[in-house]
Amino acid sequence: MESKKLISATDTQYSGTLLKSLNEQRIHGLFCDVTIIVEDRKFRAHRNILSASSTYFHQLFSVAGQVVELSFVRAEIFAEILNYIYSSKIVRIRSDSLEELIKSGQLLGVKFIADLGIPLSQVKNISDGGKDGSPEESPPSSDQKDSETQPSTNQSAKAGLNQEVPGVMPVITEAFSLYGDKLSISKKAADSRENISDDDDDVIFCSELVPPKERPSHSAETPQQQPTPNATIVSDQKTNSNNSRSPAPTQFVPNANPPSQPLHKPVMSSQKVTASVNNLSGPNQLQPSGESLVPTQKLLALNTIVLNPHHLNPSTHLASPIINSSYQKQPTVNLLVHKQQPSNSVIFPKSEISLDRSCASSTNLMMGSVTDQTATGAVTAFSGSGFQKKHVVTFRQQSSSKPGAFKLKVCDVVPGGNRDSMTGLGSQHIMGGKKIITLDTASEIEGLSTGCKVYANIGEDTYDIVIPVKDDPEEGESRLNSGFPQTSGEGSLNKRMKLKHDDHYELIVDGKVYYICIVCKRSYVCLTSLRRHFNVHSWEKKYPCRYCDKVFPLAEYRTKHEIHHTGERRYQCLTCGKTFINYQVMASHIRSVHSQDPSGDSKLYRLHPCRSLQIRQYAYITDTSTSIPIINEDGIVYHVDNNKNETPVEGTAPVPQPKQMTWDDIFIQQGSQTLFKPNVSEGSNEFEFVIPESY
DNA sequence: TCAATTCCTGCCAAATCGC
DNA sequence: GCGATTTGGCAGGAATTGA
Repeated sequence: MESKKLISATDTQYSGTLLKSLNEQRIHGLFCDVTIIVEDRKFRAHRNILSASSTYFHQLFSVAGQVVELSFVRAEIFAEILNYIYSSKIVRIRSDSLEELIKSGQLLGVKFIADLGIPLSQVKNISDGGKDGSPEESPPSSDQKDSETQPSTNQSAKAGLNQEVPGVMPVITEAFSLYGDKLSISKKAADSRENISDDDDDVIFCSELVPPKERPSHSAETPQQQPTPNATIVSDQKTNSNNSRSPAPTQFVPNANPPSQPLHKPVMSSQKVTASVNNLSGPNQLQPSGESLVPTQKLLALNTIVLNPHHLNPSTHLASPIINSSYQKQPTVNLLVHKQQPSNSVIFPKSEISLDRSCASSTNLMMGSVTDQTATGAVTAFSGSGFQKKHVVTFRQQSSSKPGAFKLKVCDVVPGGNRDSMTGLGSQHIMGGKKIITLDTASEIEGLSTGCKVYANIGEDTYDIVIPVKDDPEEGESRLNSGFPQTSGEGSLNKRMKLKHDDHYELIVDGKVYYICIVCKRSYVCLTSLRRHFNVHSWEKKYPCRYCDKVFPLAEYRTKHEIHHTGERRYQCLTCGKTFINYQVMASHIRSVHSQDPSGDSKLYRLHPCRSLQIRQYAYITDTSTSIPIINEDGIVYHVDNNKNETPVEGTAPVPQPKQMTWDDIFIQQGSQTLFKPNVSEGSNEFEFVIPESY
């Protein structure tokens, strides 16, 4: 009987090829299912890749939607990290950015980058090519280069084990191979960073795959890993550990929940702010107690977004993202923090402070229950004339040593840590398919959201909250987010996200309806204003500038920004004939030069029609489309689509509907003379708008 | 301190949608 | 065709930024 052989084959190039293919897909925006917004840059990527490479993203994507905004990392640094994730390489990063890169890697839970601190000293030894002999002077052999660009081959790592010839040869350890290179801030270097898919051998760091069981536990034991003043981020992770950089014992233990102790969980609290850019570059960023300041109003709504019981790990006070589009619509989880923490807890002091920052004004004006005594901003309550408009509370935490300060009393309304008991706080009844709850204390209107109507002024400190019950399909779904008993599964959550009224709740005061954004608690008289505003959180629509890579959440912002590119001056002072780029400049001119009020009855200015832009085209990009505008060398605006390589965005033939926009459309030709021309004389990249005489 | 810039929101008209 | 809805421009106040 003839024996049959079993044949096995291993494609040793597969992993590298796969990674390269994924990177190419990312570069072209193919199949990208998540958008990460960092500063004003937008990065498209694949959730699977990010979650596999980053414990932070792994946790984050379990709850986040399609758009995530990171506030604790600079765009430039994140681009490097993203490039590493998709290429296994860090290419020509400036040495003075390395520390920030490492810290960002720690925050994002990208182990290789986070652990770069280990060989950093070695890198520094070889970084000065002039002194120590950089690869420019002693370039690695082609074999070495090959080994670096083939991270999937362990041979090079084995061959390079224990090779340490700082300054002359690359440092190759079991986990890393390192090269130093002279800093050359050239366009080539910048380009190489932008396009790391080119194996141009400018690699200074190159990882080697090390089987986990063989991976040395250097990250915990290497002396270089001792805590540093600005590496206290992990100290919160294990407060009982002397070594703040030591990974949690369970970190490498196989678990049903793989990143059971990720470096950085997406815990939404103000702690995230401590990992912001400023803090990344300075010492003592993250205090063990989680003390932090929230410096900008852009971070207003942070805490209302991500807190999740699943993430309530008191030991993880780490950077948190601004999550848009989906998960942020769960402000109720804030209350779960209070529920699960002792009232005098010092573990989550800032979760409450964040709450204050984001909603102190609205909560105050609604409930008058804010106990914050140190908020310095003007928090105005209702007035007879209407609703307060200033939502930003300039909140200064004067005494960071008082973790219990600025608490809202929202926890008071959930006795016994059971949200169900909420209904027992006041009378309730069901009528007309709606449940009405009357509260007689400061309550968690904070936790209310869609479909809920809050009737204030029922009585002193008494409020009626109308909650739609299940009979109302739409509002019943909305109720899932209301902070009241719910049994929503993930499916229903996703369904809820599609709901129309999932972005606000309504506050009725004296019969007048105010629409409250569920994320930041801003109030609006007009629902359309709230809808427009909400895109700031959801980024459901994106408005990319056609001249640069900036993206805006509002069409108007984009338009105003683009006008700065074109330089067109549409506002003209009728007194002196001067033209201005926007209303503010024009009004300022009229006030200061002519001592008149432009908002008065007399018309003091003229607004010319926009010539340089095709405005009002509803040219936004939704998440469902992966369209990314690209202006090619011919000046044609393209967008990359999932199903097509490149398609003219504004409709070249054969699609006649949208109009193709080219630079010729922007730089209107009149004869052979352009109306716009580069403003070279001023050294800017803007353009001078030349108004034709006939205009 | 002040000018420039950016953000914000009520209002409204145009565009689009749905019946 | 018409009303409802969506979209985005405009005004003008306010906040922020930078010199």
